Amino acid sequence: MAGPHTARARARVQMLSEIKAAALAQLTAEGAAGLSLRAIARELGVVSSGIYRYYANRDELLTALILDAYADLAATIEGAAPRKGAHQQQFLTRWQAFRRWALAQPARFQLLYGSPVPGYRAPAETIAAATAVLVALLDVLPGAAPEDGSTLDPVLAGQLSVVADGLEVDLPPARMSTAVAGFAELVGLVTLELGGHLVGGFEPADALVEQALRDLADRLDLG
Amino acid sequence: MAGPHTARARARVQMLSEIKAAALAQLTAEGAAGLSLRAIARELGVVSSGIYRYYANRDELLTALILDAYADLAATIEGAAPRKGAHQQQFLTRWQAFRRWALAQPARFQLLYGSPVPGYRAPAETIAAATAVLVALLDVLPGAAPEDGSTLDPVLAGQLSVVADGLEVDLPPARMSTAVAGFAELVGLVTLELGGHLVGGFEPADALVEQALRDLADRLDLG
DNA sequence: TGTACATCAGTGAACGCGCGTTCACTGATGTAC
DNA sequence: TGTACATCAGTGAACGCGCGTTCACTGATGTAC
Repeated sequence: MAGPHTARARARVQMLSEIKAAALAQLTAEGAAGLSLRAIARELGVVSSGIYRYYANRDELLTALILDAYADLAATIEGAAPRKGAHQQQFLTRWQAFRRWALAQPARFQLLYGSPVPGYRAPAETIAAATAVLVALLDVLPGAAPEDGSTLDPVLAGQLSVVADGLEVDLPPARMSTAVAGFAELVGLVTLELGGHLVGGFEPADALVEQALRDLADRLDLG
Repeated sequence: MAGPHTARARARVQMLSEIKAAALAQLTAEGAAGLSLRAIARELGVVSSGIYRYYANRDELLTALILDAYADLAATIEGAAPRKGAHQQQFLTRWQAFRRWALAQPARFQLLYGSPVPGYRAPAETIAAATAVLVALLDVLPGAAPEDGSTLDPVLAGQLSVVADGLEVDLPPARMSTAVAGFAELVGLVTLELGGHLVGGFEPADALVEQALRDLADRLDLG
C-alpha cells in the first residue's frame, strides 16, 4: 500500500507502466487477440521470461489493460464537464467526450466494447470498473421525475430500478430506460464509425452524432 | 456460371460449403482472429495445403464468410416480415429479427459488427453486401414526409439524402436521421448484450430491447 | 464407344516463423542486527 | 557504519505447440476427337 520507497520499488512501478504502454501499442497494431508477451519483451529489450516477474500470465496483463481503460475513460468523461450549469450542456459535453476518447484510442474502445477476446475470461473486477463509465454518463441527468404515467412493462421497470440503485443514480424507470437505450445508441454509433460502416455517407460522423445526441437530450427532458 | 454439371463440380460446391461450415464452427470457438486454415483442414480430414485449391488464402475465406453472413442476415430480416400490413408491426418484427439472428449466431454478428479482424482488409464487395441489411431494416418504414420544419443541420441533411438515395429508400432527411441513429441503437444494444455488459441488471434483455424499439417506432411516426 | 490428352483435387514434405510458459541460475538491491 | 542474509529482477535455454504458404507430385475425373 505504501508508495515506492526504494529504488527497486520505483523501478517496478515504472516497468509495470512500460509493459502496459508497449501492450497498448501492440493492441493498436494487432488487436487484442494478437497481444503477445514475447513481442512486448522484445520491445522493452528484455528476455521474454522476464515479463513474468510483473504479470503472472497474458490474461492478467489483459485485465490490467481493461481496468486502466475503464478508469481512464470514466475520468475523461467526468473531466470533460463538471457537474454544474445547464444539464443539456453537461450531457452533450460528457457524451461527446465518450466518442472523442473512442476515436482517439480505437484499440482501447474495442478492448472494452468490441468482440470478446477469444480465450479470455474477464474477472469480476472489470464489471465494477465498467460501471464507472456508465455512472459518469448518467450522473449529469436531472433526477426529478417527469410525469410517470408511462406504459412501462412492470418487469422492465423493476430491472431499471435495480440497476439505477446499483449505480447509485437517482433516475426514475422511464428516464433510466431512455438513458440506457441512449448509451447503447452511443456505443453503436461509435462502433459503426470505427468499423467503417458509415463510410460513403457520413464521415466524419460529427454531424450525425451531434444530431443523435440532441434528439436524445430531448427525450431525456433536457433542454 | 452454369450449375454443377459434373461430379467434380458438384464435389467442389460441397467442399466449399464444408470449408465454410468448419470455419464458422471455429469462429464460434476462437473468434475471427483465431481462424486457422490448418485447423479447418484437420477438421475435414484433408491435408492443410489442400484448402488452397478452394481459397487462395485466409483473407479470401474470411471475405466469403462475411459476404455469406450479410446475405443470410438480410434474408432473415426480410423473411421475418413481408412488406404488407401495419408499418409498426413490420418494423418491430424485422428489427427484432436482427437481434434474434445475432443472439443465435454471435460469432457471425461479431464478424460483421465487432472489432475489425487484425490484418484483414475488407474488399469493396463487403460494403455492398452490408447495405442489404440496412435496406431490409429501412424498407418497412413509410416514405411519406412528416412536417419537415425540423432544424436539421444542412450538411447532415445533405449526407442523409445521399445515403437514402444510395440505398434506394424513400425517406426524408429527418426520418432518415432517426432511422440511422436507431440502427446504431440496435447494434449497440446487441453489442452490449453479447458482451455481457447488461449482466446483473437486464438479462435477458428482451424487455429492454422491446421498449427501446417501441420508443423508436414512435419517433419514426409509426404506430 | 474408345482413346489421347488436359484438368485439377488432394498429398506430403518443407520453409520460416511465432507463441506462452517453466526452470535453474546470477548478481544486484534491500533489510536486520 | 559494517556485515550476513534474504529478496527479487532479469538471463538463457528449453518444452511443446501452432501457424500460412509453396512446391513438385500422383492419380482420378472430364473433354475432344
